[in-house]
Amino acid sequence: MSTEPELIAARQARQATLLAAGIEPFPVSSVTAADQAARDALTALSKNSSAIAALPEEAGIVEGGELSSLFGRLLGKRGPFLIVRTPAGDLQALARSEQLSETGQATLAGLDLGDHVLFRGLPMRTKTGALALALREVLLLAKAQLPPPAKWHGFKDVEKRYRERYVDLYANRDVARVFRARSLIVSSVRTFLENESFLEVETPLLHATRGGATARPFSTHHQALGLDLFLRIAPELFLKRLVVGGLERVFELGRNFRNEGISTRHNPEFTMVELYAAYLRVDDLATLVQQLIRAADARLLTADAGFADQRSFVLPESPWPRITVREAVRRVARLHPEASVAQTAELLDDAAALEAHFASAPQALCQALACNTATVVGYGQQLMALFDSLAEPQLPQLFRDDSGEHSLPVFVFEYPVEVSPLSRKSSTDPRFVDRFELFLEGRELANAFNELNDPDDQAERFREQLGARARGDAEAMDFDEDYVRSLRVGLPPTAGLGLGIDRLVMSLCNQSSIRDVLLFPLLRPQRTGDGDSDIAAKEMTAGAQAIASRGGHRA
RNA sequence: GGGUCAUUAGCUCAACCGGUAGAGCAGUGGAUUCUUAAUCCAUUGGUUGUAGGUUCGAGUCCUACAUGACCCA
Repeated sequence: MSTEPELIAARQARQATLLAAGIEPFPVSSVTAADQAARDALTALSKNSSAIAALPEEAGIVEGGELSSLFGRLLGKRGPFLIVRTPAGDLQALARSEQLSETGQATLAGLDLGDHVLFRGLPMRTKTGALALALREVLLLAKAQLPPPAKWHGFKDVEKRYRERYVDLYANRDVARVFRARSLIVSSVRTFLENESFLEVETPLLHATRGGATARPFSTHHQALGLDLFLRIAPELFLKRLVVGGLERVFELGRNFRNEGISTRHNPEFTMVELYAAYLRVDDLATLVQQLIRAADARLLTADAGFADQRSFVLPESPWPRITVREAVRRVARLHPEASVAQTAELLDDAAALEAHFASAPQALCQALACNTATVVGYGQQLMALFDSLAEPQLPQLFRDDSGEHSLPVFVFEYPVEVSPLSRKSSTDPRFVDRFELFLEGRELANAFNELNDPDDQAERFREQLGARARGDAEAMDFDEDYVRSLRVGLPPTAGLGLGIDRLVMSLCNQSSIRDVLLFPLLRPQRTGDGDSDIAAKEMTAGAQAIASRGGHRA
């Protein structure tokens, strides 16, 4: 009686017994508004020790008073006590069968761990001074045919937890806590941007061209139009069209899809907020995003201060440090044990010299930087290879708070034009663009730049992307003629920013894996071999099959 | 893409040098009824991820595959 089908059968049998006694195993809800209010009051009472002390013990209960309510999932039986899990915590009821109607007794006898129940009764104090509900009415709200996982050891298997979030969420309390936090953070981002006069918009997820970011897209197909489409990799080009049209401040908070490997920092679908503000500059967005993140964090900590514990970073009110890509590389490269790398620190301002240096010692350099000799061609790529490999991992060490115990967020400015096909070139040095990325704990959180609004320059950048595609860069953009046309209509000077919501939640909630901030991270479908699973696998959507079959081609 | 590790009952985990697969919880039957992982008695439950191989004998050794975790790219 312990295999899964046997566990289900035993509970189905008890269901039948209950039904024979006139008790529905899956009735329509009998929870009333009064029950909802009563449970809230009981929850509040459970946190008020002096009020609990004033409650009567069982013997002193005065019958006839208004009944309180407790409903949720039955998770434990201890002696005569029944433990019920609610979103706000666990509460207990004291069951005395002589206090229950015949139906109540039959219901109580037919309860299994995991069932959803509604208890009504009178608040009382136990001999150990704890709150309990002296049970007077018992209603079964819904039967659970499978038991909860082991109460003490819990539900730990990481893969099973992701596949069975419906168990994970109630069995592991901290899981639900993170997703409540995520909701607060998202809500705070919306509120903040609305207060800054941004308009929330929704643009297409189905794109005919690849653009707005450098990434490999997912492909899909529209039957009626006979049209091949891509799931969007970024909403950027649509949002800027809106700014052309006069919506001066817009943002979109939503899902983007990138056909890339899965890691603790990457999921093929992820959530990002992108915002565009006409007449602002990239420096303004640095200030704005600092305020936005601090507002989200404040909202989170107001609700649950525990998330501030054990953080390795702080989010100070004073302006967060700013550094350029070159300066960050210079600071770290000078100390590098490989002589050819250390030399690059002195050559960063001279494109020709850096390129010559890479050409003179390609093998030693690329080995030290763990980069690909074939793709790291030209000053911009070389500079970014140095930054990604040397400087980026050191940012949390380079910038510490006064105590030295916490890292600081860092804005990194002045990216090379080669890696920024949608950014406006710097007016003072056309090798660079007016752009920053925000790093927290070594993770890239946000990316912002002054938008390129010169249509001829944009057309030229798109042509360069086509060239990169021809050379085999699967992440290069398509030439978006309509977007160039929109720029000819006139995009006002505009700054735009993208902020990764998943990564923000990871940092603020101290979660090291992106899967722990996604309710349903992408996993390969399971093939267990039994009939039901085979059917499920056959019924998988074409999209899911495409994802599953693409596993072998991941970078 | 590469490396390391993991996969044993519904859950959490054992099983020494290759020698009859075990425990706690859950489940089932009973007792008890102010418990905090309730307790006590009895008891069911296994194709050890899959497929091969070595061996008298494989959870254990070998190969491939599947899924996942971590590290590297």
